[in-house]
Amino acid sequence: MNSVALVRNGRVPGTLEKLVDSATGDLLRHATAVARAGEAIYRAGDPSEDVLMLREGWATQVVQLDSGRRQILRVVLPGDFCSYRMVFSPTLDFSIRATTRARYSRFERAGVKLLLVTRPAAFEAFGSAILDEDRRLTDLVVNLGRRTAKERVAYVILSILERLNVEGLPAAGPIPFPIRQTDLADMAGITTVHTSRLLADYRRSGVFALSRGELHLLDRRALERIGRL
Amino acid sequence: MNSVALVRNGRVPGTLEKLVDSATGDLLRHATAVARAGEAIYRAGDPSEDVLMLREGWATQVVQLDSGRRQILRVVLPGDFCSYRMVFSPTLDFSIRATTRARYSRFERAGVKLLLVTRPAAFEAFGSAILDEDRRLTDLVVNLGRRTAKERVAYVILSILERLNVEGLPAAGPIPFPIRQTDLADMAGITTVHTSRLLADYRRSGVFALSRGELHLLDRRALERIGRL
DNA sequence: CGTATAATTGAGCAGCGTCAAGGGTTGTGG
DNA sequence: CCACAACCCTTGACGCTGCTCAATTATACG
Repeated sequence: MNSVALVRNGRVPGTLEKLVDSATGDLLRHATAVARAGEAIYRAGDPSEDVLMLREGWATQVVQLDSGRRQILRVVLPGDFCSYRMVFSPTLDFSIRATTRARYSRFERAGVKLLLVTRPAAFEAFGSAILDEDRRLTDLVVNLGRRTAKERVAYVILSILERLNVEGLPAAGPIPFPIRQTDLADMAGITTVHTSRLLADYRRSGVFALSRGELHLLDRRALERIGRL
Repeated sequence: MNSVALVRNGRVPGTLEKLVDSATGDLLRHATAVARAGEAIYRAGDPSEDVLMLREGWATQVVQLDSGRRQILRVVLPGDFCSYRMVFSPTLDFSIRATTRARYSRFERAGVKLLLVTRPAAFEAFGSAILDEDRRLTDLVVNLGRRTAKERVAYVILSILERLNVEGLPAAGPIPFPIRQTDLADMAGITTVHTSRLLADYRRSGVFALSRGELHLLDRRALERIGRL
């Protein structure tokens, strides 16, 4: 992991998590909870007293339209706040849904704010996290607005890989990737049917293979050529 | 303008601008400049010592892909920072392009940061502006990912109208709206050709008419039915 | 082991892109 | 003030990308 990638990713892995942990009990009251796969950790519109941080498992930020259409905004990984916006606002207009079984912490909002104001390192780490969340959101806008379905799927895979990279990955072999085709479709803004076809294409052409919660990365170069903005 | 709309819009009109102005000369060194219609106020990737605030005219945040495709992220209106991110980061990955002739101020970054830290009102106004910029970005993601071209165009018009509302609009008659069809297309993620057809439809069906820099709003109810998320 | 959920595959079609040509509008310089 | 260029908008023809509907087979879960 080189420093350019770190800057681009905008956050030093686990920093914010460690800073928060070092303050628990002291500045910060907290509790932990568990959600089963598919359960909502937070529901759009509900006011929450607490700021949530994912500890184990994967989750997604998902917008549900009344027409039944869904759009996933972001994958939430261990060490992430469910959204940094939770620090400033008690309600969000998207839900947080556990993809796998997920363990998460609840911190009281006032304590988190205090931490940010009193510890410069926490403030910095938080600022980076905001900029990262935001940059990824603008990239997603471009991806959805101006690219083909094939490119969009490649981009979505890459953007998750990038974030996993920061955390550290097995050097070779299958990568744990508990994302269903339905989820991929809702990230890339296409239907599950079309997603299935595209994944079959990628498998046949030897770029990557996704199955049973594992990603087999066969030709990263090709994937980046297609997916990179 | 009711308070719900204000909360939803996330910013009190002009607040940040007034706060910044009240500090100029005192805390804050600044200069002003002018860009002609079509000129770049800021170019993606260029480091900028200053934080830019639009004073007169309209501008856009635009991402340019090497393939020639463009995606507009947001319309910048008088009183807006070109992007709040400029306060934290000297470079942006999108450009700011003047849509009309535009006047803007350059504030030194350190001064703006100091203002935010020392004046709670400025901090609050800035926080609201961030949340607003961010919420609109997630709405744009949903709009681009999960809606038809017709809906997308309606949404784009509405989202601009909403922000103009906050500033105050003529009660009736044409609304100044200096957005070309090319720009609309680049916001809605469609081609200019298709945009032209859709606008013709909207004109014929009496929803709204856009021409020569003016928006004639004929049936706002209908527009909201189509465009609202 | 049964049931709900997810993935696959085919057929048909529509929404939107591409290409192309013509007409308006705006701005600039002589 | 006019002429020209550059840009923007409009409209038609055509075809591809990606959606819908539907039926079947895997996979996960209690």
